[in-house]
Amino acid sequence: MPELVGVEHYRRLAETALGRPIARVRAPDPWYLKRGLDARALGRALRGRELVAARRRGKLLLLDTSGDGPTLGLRFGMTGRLWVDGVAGVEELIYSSSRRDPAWDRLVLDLADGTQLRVSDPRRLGGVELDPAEDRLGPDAATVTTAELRAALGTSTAPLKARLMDQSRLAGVGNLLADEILWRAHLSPVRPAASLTGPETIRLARVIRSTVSLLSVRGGSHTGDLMAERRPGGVCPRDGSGLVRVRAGGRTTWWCGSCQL
DNA sequence: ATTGTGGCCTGCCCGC
DNA sequence: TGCGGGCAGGCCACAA
Repeated sequence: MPELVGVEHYRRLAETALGRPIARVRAPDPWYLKRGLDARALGRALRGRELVAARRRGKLLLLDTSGDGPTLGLRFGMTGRLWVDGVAGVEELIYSSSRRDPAWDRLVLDLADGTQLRVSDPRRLGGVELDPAEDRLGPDAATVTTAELRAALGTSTAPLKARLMDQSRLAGVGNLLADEILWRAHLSPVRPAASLTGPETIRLARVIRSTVSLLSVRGGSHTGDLMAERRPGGVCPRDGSGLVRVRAGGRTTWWCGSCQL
């Protein structure tokens, strides 16, 4: 799924669905409902209410409901998409089909004016829950401060990249975004997290914010400068060195061993 | 507690 | 053209 950048697009799209009563709730895939939730309970909780706010923390989309209604939490995994009335929140998910197959619908809210909010997820890696524990997520990467980043890195000897992707310490950074950020910050993904100097931490916090901002404007995590080179034979767009492929934080990582130190 | 690994799911692309 | 293997923007349970 989408990383922070994609979910922010979804959030804006979801805002177009605010203020209309939910007439009907369809959740055809029980596996997609988390923490004991079932379709009947979800319907009871949402029907008749309106979505009143669309918030985001990291990769978690939070839809508040009217009255004393619950907050609907949506996670998209790697392949989940949000649609409102036939408009997709993200133009392209590179590792997901762009087809629109009704069999992939995991949640459909029919709104009173005939429009629909729909979560479609071929691989079923996302999920729906009510009143998710928002405080289990770290500060949002889009606005992370130097002090927050320093706290997130802590005294950890884990690879820097792994720590950046630890959602409980910093929310929103996924695999592609992490590689792009570290490349832009000239920092090695395999450096121990706590080895960053003060100036490096300041620089990294700034690069996290600016990269999130830039890729949001461009339209997704896959629009980073490193993206086209994440392949065998790929070279660093900055100095032309061959990129190195390793596993870091359990994920495929591409980086430049010559300019990322 | 922290860190790493495997597994979950399913679609798609590449090579034979 | 068909098939098998590997890979995938995430996350959680588990083991060391």
